[in-house]
Amino acid sequence: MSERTARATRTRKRTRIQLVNEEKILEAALGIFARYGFKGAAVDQIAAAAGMSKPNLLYYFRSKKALYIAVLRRTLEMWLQPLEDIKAEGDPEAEIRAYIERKVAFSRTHAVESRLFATEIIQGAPILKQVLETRLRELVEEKARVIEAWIAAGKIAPIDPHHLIFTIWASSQHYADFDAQIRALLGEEVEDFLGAADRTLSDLLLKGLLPR
Amino acid sequence: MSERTARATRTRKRTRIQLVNEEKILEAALGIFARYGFKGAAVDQIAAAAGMSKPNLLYYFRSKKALYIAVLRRTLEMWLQPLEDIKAEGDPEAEIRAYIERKVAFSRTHAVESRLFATEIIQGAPILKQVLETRLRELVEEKARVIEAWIAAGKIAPIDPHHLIFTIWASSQHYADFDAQIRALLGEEVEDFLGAADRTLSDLLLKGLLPR
DNA sequence: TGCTTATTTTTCCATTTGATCAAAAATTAT
DNA sequence: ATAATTTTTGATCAAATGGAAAAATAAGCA
Repeated sequence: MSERTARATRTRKRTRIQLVNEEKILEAALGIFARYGFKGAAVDQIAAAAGMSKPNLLYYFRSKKALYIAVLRRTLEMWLQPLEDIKAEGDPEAEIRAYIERKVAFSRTHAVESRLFATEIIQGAPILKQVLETRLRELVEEKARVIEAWIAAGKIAPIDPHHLIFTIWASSQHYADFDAQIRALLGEEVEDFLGAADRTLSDLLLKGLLPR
Repeated sequence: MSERTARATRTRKRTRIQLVNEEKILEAALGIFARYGFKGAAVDQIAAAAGMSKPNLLYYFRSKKALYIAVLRRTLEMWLQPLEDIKAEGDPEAEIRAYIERKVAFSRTHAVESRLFATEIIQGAPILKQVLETRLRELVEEKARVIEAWIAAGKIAPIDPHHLIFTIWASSQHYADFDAQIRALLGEEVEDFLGAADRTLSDLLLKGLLPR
């Protein structure tokens, strides 16, 4: 007996309605989870934001946790992409500048995803911990070696690659996560400010980074 | 008729027990709110962490929200202090270096407070918004002018002071807020890494900041 | 068209949650 | 010690919550 419902784990073929609804749910869940965290979010609330009833939402995702994991999975992929794109063969300055640009762009175009990621980490990364310890860790090690090589070649000033990576994460992420604070502090001028963010930031970091 | 209970708004004089219990509650609440946010935290949970019953906790703080505000108020004061301590008369490089040092130190010795602050901001700063728009805003403007003056005097390279301040906030805060991620990535070596954080960070930022 | 499967709604339930209150226990003051 | 006050607890409530079951409806396809 195929015990299968719409949100089948190993779907045979997704209905059009399924695709549409799952997308609506994921989008709504993203916003609610980002703002309230896993515990603080209510399924009912997410369902309302997605324009459907709670039982109907639970028809597509068997539980609140399953939904959370689904949202988080997508977010992680997007979060990882910019780092993966760093190329060892490229020009160090250009690569780093482009990386900063990508991260800042992500913070601006996917501010909600950024905040969801931050919320998960702040709460101790209960779901993501494992992926962080394996996949992300290897990825970071790989890129750290690339940076080491650049340093060894005298292309950039010596610095602990991890510190460099974390500082880029931190400062780009800040534009999304602390958006409310930035807006409170800058008022109307926010948009201009954010528009210049990636330039100013990479200038600041790169000046400290280029060999003298 | 003095309708007054222990947690009187305009306390006559605090009992020893009051002092002790309020402190225990605030400390417990800090941890829970930081991890789960306002909505996600349960009064019961906080009471348990503080070693008392829920009704007893509510005897000291009339509501969950009142408790949240009390915790947040203390946290804000601590968070603000390092910035207030920047002195216009000091040597720019030393002042900035010392500021970074204070912020990183805060992240390390008060990681939980740091995370609570971050959680509140990520959630849109529902409670802090007003203070941010007034008090913090003025404070930041004041210090931004100090930095402008340093730039005008040729003491440091030209940079938008707000960007500089935000970058320092972001990168220092990161050590507390993303602690779980850093640990997942570095494993055992975390402590060494964090120990060198303030040096590495201020070196990186200051190299980009000093006039050439 | 009829049959099967997918989707949605209605109803319900067991827990959890924030909060209140009266009474009991403990502490302090007289 | 006795009285007054403060602290703590146990019982209780109404609302919110995650989730299940069943019944009703809509699609998709032979």
